[in-house]
Amino acid sequence: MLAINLIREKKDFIIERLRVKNFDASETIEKILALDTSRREIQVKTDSLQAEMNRISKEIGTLMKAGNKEEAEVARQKTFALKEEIKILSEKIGPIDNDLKTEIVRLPNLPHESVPAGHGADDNEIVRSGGVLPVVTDTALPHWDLIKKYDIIDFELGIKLTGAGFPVYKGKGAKLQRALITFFLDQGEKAGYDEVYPPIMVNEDSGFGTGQLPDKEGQMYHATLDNFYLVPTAEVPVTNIYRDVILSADQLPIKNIAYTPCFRREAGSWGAHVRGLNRLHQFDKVEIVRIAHPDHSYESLDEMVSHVEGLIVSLGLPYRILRLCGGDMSFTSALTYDFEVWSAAQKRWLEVSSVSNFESFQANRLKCRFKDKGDKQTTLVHTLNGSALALPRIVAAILENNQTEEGIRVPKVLVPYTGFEIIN
RNA sequence: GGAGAAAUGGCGGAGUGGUCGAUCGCGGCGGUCUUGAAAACCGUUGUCCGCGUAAGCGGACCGGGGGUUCGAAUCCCUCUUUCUCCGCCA
Repeated sequence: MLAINLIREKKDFIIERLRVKNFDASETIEKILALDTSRREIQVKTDSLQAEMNRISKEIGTLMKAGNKEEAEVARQKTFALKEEIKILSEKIGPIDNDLKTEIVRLPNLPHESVPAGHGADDNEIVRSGGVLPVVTDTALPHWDLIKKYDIIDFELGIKLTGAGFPVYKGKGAKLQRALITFFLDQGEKAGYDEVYPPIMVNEDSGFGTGQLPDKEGQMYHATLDNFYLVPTAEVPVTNIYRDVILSADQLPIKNIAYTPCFRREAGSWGAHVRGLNRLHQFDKVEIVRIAHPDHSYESLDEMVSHVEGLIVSLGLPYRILRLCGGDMSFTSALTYDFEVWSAAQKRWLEVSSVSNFESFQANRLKCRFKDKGDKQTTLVHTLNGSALALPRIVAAILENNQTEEGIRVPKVLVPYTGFEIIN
């Protein structure tokens, strides 16, 4: 959510920046400014009437104490008209506030100045790439065949238990999941992240805080009986830890890491490129979250990018890092780097991480602020997060890239966690 | 799920209709004293909105929402949460 002050003061700047995201903000902003003006007008009036009301009420109290009943009654008579006027005005302000919020919440975050213009994936900018593309034979199998061959992930069984997109991991497949999760968490801890294990269902306020609600309601599973949402990412519960919190500057940056299952409805998005592990309704992910000082949030972003890059390198996967263009980035983000790894048999890049700085956009929804020593005012923090990493596509790439005639070689760094070197 | 009790500022804990944004203690911050520190003493200490260049002024907030009243932390309704007892349970 953009700050109302910014909208008041830099309307043209906002409209121009949001063009990069292919969003025409002019109409919404005009509505916002009109609502804001009338809200303030009404507030000025009600505040002064209320001040008068408070003054008279105190006077009545004093008169009553002095036993001056007649004068108290005269004063009391004066309040009736005032009270009515206040009531009429204040009944106007509620709906205006609601409309104002509805409109403000529709504005996406402003893209950072380094964000390239563009409409889709083709316009993303390749920042750098690393690793060596593996040479595989023509007989190389895609992961959906490999998992059957070695009986490590069972989609049909998942369909029986739940439905499509909820696979069952078996034997070495299950153990590989556990190994990756623990490896990622351990690497995060080494990099100074504090681990949390949050609830994987959240309430409406949390969904709003990080920007999933109200607009992306259909993307989350919704337990309607209790009005809870299954988390689409650990970003939601972990960032919301800091909802309605005022931090002191010396606590920043806060660095959290969390493993959670993630749930995504992905309604309508099943098609050609989503076979096997490429897109699931339930998957595992380790997420890093940072709460940063506004002056240092881009340093934080760079550190997070390096951390994620280190993980991919240590797994020996070829990768590239993209700076997303305006049209491909999320509603809430100011700058996003996507990480893609090469999947040998599918012969395509798979997105395995997305690292973003949200600047104060989420913080303003969350009301997460900080105060420096001696500061009178609070300031919004910057929030950031990134996958470190999402498992299924990493597993797909490991399976496809590392397949040999003897079986699938487990990356060296994972062997202490899996206890085996080969899946066969 | 049933019965009862409770929810006050960073924490503890007063306050049952009138000058209470809220006594007091702890903590925090600033100062005096000290070579330094501690102790002691003095002062200070929340958030949001609006008006104002500013100093400042006004409004709102005592779990959330609504109501009664000239006036609500205090009374009423409702929701949520916590605690105790009973039931169920990994």
